[in-house]
Amino acid sequence: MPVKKNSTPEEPTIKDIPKLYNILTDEEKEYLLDNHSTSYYKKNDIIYQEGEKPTGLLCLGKGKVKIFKEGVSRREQIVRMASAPDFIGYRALFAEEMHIASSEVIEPCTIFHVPKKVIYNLMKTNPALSMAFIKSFASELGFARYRTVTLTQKHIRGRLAESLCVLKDIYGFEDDEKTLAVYLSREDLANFSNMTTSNAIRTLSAFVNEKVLAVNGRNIKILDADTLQRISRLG
Amino acid sequence: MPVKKNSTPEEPTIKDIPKLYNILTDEEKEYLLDNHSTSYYKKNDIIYQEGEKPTGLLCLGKGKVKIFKEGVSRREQIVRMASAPDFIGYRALFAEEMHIASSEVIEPCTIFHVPKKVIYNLMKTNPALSMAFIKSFASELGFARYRTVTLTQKHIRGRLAESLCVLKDIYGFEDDEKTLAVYLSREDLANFSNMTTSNAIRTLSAFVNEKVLAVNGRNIKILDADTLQRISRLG
DNA sequence: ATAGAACTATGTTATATAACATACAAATTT
DNA sequence: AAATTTGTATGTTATATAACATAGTTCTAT
Repeated sequence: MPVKKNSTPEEPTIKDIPKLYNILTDEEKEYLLDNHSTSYYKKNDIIYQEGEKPTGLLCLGKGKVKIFKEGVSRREQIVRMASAPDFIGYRALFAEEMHIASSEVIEPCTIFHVPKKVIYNLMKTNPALSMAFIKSFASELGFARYRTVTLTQKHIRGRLAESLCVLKDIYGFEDDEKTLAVYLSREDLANFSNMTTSNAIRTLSAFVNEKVLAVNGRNIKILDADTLQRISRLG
Repeated sequence: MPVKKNSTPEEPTIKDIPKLYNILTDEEKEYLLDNHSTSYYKKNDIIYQEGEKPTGLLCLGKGKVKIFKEGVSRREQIVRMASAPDFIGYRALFAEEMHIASSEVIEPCTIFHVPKKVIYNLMKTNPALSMAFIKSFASELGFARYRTVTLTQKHIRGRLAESLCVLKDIYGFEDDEKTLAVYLSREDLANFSNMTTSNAIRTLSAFVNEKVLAVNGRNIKILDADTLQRISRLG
């Protein structure tokens, strides 16, 4: 369960969500600052679950989360990997539906909760805020459709290569500019790439043999980004 | 290519797009009426193509269209089936991107084109309009994610059954309350269900043998909707 | 420190479905 | 009306990948 405490100096605040905060007038900023709460989650915490009702807008100030749906015979499909400063759980909020996916912490998170009423009020007075959400949704929908096609049509190698490229785009690299800055189990990697854990492990090994990757436990080094891109592109 | 002509009495007008028109003030309605154009498309016309730049909001006043992406080795994946009075092509418009999918006419269409500038002006003055688009996007994103999971995880029978159920929800039935009110080739049905044409034909035949469907050319009668639902659910 | 659990690795088998082939029917063009 | 193309139907074969099995490794908790 999340721990609530006052933010410490080195911790992010809601001011660090530019696509929300920077758009607001001074008056609106004050309203937002007075009307949100901050929660802290640790690894493996569930932020929300499929079937629950959203209560407000969640902003990921810090940390990494996976968003997944349960499919046929409880097989998990990761539909999104989020990083700060992303919004999460906002699809269900604005669709006025229950959550259709669950959200679990990959790396310790700081999350700002803006009550539904508050975010709706802000949107009423600030058209730029609505436009920002529209743009967010439009981009995510584009990505979702792209993934639908690639996950259904590409072969295993192409799917895994693509997932690694996507993870690179979302989280980037560690200081060495090669190691993926996200620490995922083989199972998560498989669930993000629509394959079994065995096949994720096997294909990862193949990429290592081909000198495209180097693997050390859960740390994945991309040695040959061009080849990885090419494997992804060809399917 | 589309033919432009004045609308005739029996033809729909932009007033028949409630989620756009009904939201507006009288002044805004007049502005919209003065600043849109109407086009007519016939079967197999391309409305827009992957890679093109959107110029405005398209409202489907009448007709049926498929929206599809080219995947690996030009294999076509239908990502959406639209019916009047849906918006189309609005994802790319609001994301400020090129179209990532193409749109082709299934049944003759009447389409209203609202220039980008005009719809943006309306959204600036009318927060409810922005909210309507946000809701549309949120629903579509939910559907896209649901389909990603089912198209990747369900088996052929489940995928086809689900597609038929989805088509029923979108287009409904003919007067007999059994025949699907959309006339698709086996190939389109396959491209909507992530399978080869052969397998769509084969599986359709199986459903006919099982008395779940009756097929007469491209007309598909759903004889046992419950069983079809069950096949879809079980995957 | 040790036991148990969870994760990673790799080989083998089974199977769903794509790919291919052929034939017939319906629509379209000449 | 004949010829050509396009769509539908069904059988056969090939293959990608899931399912299963086994074992080693790393993490976690008592």
